[in-house]
Amino acid sequence: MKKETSSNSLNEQFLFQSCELNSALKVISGRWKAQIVYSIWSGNDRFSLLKQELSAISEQVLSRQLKELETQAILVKIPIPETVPAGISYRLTSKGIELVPILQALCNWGKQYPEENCIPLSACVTG
Amino acid sequence: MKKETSSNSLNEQFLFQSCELNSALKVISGRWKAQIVYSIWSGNDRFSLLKQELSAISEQVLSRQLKELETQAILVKIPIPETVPAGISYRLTSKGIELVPILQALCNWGKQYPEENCIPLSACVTG
DNA sequence: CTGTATCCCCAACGATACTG
DNA sequence: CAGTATCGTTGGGGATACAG
Repeated sequence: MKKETSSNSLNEQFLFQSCELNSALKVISGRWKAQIVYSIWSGNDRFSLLKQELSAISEQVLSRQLKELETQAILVKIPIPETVPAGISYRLTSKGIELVPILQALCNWGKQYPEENCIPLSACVTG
Repeated sequence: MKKETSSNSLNEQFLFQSCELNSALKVISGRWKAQIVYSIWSGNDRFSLLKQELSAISEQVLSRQLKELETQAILVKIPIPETVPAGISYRLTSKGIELVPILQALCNWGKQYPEENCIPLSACVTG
């Protein structure tokens, strides 16, 4: 539950209203969102595939992030008919797809300035 | 022999990219960092100017963010000699400057999917 | 298989007062 | 002008158990 009157919350609203940059940033900030977008884009369109790829993520968090990304119109859930139990396929919207090149640009930027603690994703989780 | 098109190979590629993505994302995540980089780039090279532009930020937080960005080699502090009291000019490094086009891309992406009440900051005006 | 419900932790955010 | 010290608040991330 959020306190809408806290200065923290007010600041958040101010920033969101101030600049498109912030609304964009809000989409890809957080520990997992950008990776989820990237992962879906690269073919992991199922909950279990995402969980496998982002091996350190908990189901709770993955579910939460997916819901947020859906709300932000980055992805859509597509029920897979006649599967038991029910299956859901995740697909990026055009808005989500257009985000990918920017993430790639960020990747390339990161590659130009490598950090020492740069290790594969599964171990990339900081406690 | 590797199949470059196998999902395995794609995954491998993805994992490597994700890693770089994370280090990059770490730099611009946070509520203020991207905005600060942008603001310095657009000419607000003094503490007081930044504080003025990001009117809702507290000195404590601004100072903290600037220090982090300095540690991440995004900017450098340049003392202004023979000023009383002492003045500090902030300047982006090449690493920081190369980040700007990506932030602009994010900005433009945000503009394509406008939200209500989204007012650009002066620093966020892209040519 | 794809989620929710609960509860907890802590790092980031913030207000205020103070300093060279 | 450009910070630091101190301390309170917040909410995202997480562990675990449970559910349709």
